[in-house]
Order: sequence, then structure tokens, then C-alpha cells
Amino acid sequence: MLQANYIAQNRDAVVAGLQKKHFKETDKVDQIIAIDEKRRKVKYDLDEVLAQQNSIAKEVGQLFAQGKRDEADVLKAKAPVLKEQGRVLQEQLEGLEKEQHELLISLPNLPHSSVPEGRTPEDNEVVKEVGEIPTLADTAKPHWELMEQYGIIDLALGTKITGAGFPVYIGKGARLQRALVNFFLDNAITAGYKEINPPLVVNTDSATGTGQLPDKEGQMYHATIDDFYLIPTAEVPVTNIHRDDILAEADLPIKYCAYSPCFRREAGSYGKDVRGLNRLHQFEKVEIVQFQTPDKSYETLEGMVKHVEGLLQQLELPYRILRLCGGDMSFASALTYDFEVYSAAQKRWLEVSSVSNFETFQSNRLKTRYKGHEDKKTQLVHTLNGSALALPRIVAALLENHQTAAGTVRLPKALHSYLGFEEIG
RNA sequence: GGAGAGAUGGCAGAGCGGUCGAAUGCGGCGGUCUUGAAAACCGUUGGCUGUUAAAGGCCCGGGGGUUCGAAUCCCUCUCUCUCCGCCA
Repeated sequence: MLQANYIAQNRDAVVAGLQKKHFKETDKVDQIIAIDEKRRKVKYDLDEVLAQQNSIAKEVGQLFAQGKRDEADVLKAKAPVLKEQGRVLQEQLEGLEKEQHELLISLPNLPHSSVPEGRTPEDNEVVKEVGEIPTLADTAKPHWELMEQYGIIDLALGTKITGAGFPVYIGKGARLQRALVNFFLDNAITAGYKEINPPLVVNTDSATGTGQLPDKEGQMYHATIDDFYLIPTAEVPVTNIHRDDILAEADLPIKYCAYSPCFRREAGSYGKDVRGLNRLHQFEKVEIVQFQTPDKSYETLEGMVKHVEGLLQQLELPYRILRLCGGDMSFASALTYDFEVYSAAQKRWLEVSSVSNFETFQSNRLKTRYKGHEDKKTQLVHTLNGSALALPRIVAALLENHQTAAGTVRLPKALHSYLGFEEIG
């Protein structure tokens, strides 16, 4: 969430930023500024009335203490008028605050200056491409056929138990999941991230804090009896660890990693790109999260990108890094790098990670601040997060890219000790 | 799920309806002393809003009410603890 006074002071830059993100309702900016002026005025008037009420109350108390009942009663008679004035102003203020908050919360984050112009995924900037794209034998199969052939991941069975998009991992398939999770976690821990095992279900405050509510309400599974949401990513519970906290600058950066299943309704996404493991309602992911001071957050973002690169290199998968254009970025992000892995049998790039700097967009909702050790000032932290990594598409790419001419799948060396086997076949 | 007790500043813990944004202790920060440290002593030490700076306003779990005046009284919700029940 952007801050009203920032908007008022940087009106033109805010409008330009929103336009870069292809946010249409830029007139909301001027509305917010106008409401803010009105709000301040009403607040000032209300404070005056309250101050008068306070002083009368104090005087009445003193008069009573001195036994001057009559004078006290005279003063008391003045209170109802003020009270009524206060009530009216209070109502106005609450109305304005609500109106302003609704406008503010509907605005996306502003893009960083390095974000390329553009509207669609085609406009994303390819930052780098690494690794050889394998040439497979003519007999090569897409991952959904390999899954079925070796009986390691069963989508139909998941449909029977739950519904479409809830795979059942079996035997070496299950083992592969567990190996990848441990591999990712161990790498993160080595890189200095503290492991968190968070709740998989969160309350509305948490879902609002990281920006899932109100904008993505329909994308989360909602346990209505208790008003809890199934997490779409570990980012939600982990970032909320520091909701309403004031951190010490000396403790920053704070680095957390967390494994969790992720639940996404994916309402409205059907079609050809969702076959096999490409899009699921439940999947597993290791997430990395950092809290950092504003002056170092972009440095931190680069470090997180490096970390994800290291994982993909160890998994021997060809990948490319995209800097997302304004129109393709998420609501809350200021700068996002997407990682895509080449899926050799599908002959297409699959998004496997998204690493973002949210600057103060989340922390302003979360009220996660830090106190500087030099200037003692309390200000909002920057939050960052990234997948490191999400499993299904990695599994898809591993199966497809590492299939041999004989039809078996040779898994990368980095996983051998985690797997207890080297080959599926 | 049933019965009872409670929720106050970083922590612990006071708080007759007015002088309480809140005693006291610990912790933190600054200083005196010391070669340095400890101890001792002195000072300082919440958040939000607002302003050039102030003043002012709001915050004692959340919401509502009574009152000229609420941390203190009433209602309600949430959470925590103890006992009982159920249970991995």
C-alpha cells in the first residue's frame, strides 16, 4: 500500500508509475490527494473539540475537588454541545479515512525505474539465458507421459480423492519431492536463511498484510467456518512473522526460508497450458524471504537472484531470467525477476521462480518498521521474497530434459544423495 | 466442548472513575568513575497522528456503551492460563 503523503508530494511520479504498470484508474491519485486535505482539516477540527472537552472535564474535576458544585454544574452543561460536534466530526473523519483507505489499498505498487515498458509477457526483458537446450530423441515424451509410464505421479488418482490439480506422488515420485525440498532447504540454510515451518492456514489480517486480500480473494481456498485461508505461498505466514514489529537496524537483513505446500484455486485458468504439472491446485515450494533496509534492498534482490541461479545450475537445467515489464508485474511488486526453465519436450519455457522486491508496499500494510541505530528514526522496512524453488515445473523439466534415448530419466548428481537412486526407469 | 481466572509500556508488575501515557523493578541508551570492564551513581528510555518546530489529538487485547471525565464501571468479541471432557 502506498502512503498518502508520499502520493501528495510526488503526484506526477506516482501517476507515471501507475501508467507504466498499466493501471487505468489514475484519477484515483487526485481523489486521494483531495480526500487527504479534507481529512486533515476535519481531523484538526475534531482535535480542537476534543481538546475543549478535555479541558472542561479537567476543570470540572478541580471544581468538585474544591467543593464548588454550582460552578461545576454550569460547566457540565456546556459538554453536550461539544459532544455532539465531536460526534459529527468523528463520523466525517471515519468516512473520509475509510474512503481514502479503500482508494489506497486498490493502488498497485510503483515500478522501479529499471522496469521495462510493456504490457504483455512478450515485453519482458530477457536479462540472461544460461545452459544448453538439450536436443532430445524423436521418441522423447512430455512429462505427463513419463509420469504415467513410470507410475510416479498420478493425476487421475488425485482427481478421485480430491479433484483436478491435486496430484498423488508415488514411490520414486514421492521420494523425488522430498529430495528436492531437502535440497532446496539445505541450500537456503547454507546461504544464511533461517528455516521456518509455518502454519499452512492464516487469518484475514495475515492475508491482507502481504496483499492477498482484498485483490486476490478468489484465488485462495477459504475455510469459512473459522474464516481462515489456505496459504497460496509460504510468503504469507513467513512475512507476517514481523507484522506490527519494530525491528532493530542491527538485526537486518532478516533472512527466512520455509518449505510449504501451496494451495491455489487458479480460478479462471483452463486450457492447453495446464496439462500435467504445469498448473496445479496444490504444490510444494521452498520460499525465501528477506527484510532489509531501503538502501540495501536492491543489492539483496540481486543476491536472491544469484541464489536461485545456483539451484538451477546444480539441477543442470537451462534457464533464463526475465525482468518483468510494467504490465506483467504483480500488484505488490516494485521489481520482479522471473526464472524460466526450458522444458525440452513441451518445447517451451516454464516459470519456476519469481523473485521480487516489494519495497515498502507490504511493510506499510504489515506495519513492519525498523529503528535506525544512527538516527533513531522509525521507518518502514523493505520486504523481498522469491521461490527457491517451486517443485512441479522443476519436476516436469527434470523428467523431460534428462530423459535418455533408452527412455529412462537420469537425475542430476546434486540430488543423488537426497534421492537414494539415480535413475527412474 | 463445559467451568473458572486473566489480558497494562521490550520484559516483570502496580494502578480509590478526575492530578495516569501510566508507580516500581529489570532491560536498553547516554554520562560520571576506571588503563579497560564490572559494580555504584546521575540522566534518559513507547507507538500513531500532526507541525518548519511546537501545541494539540489518539492508543492500557479488539469493538461498543455509561459519565462533564474511563486503564479503572457495563456489554460484546478475541486470545491466554487452570480444571474437566475428547484426542494426534
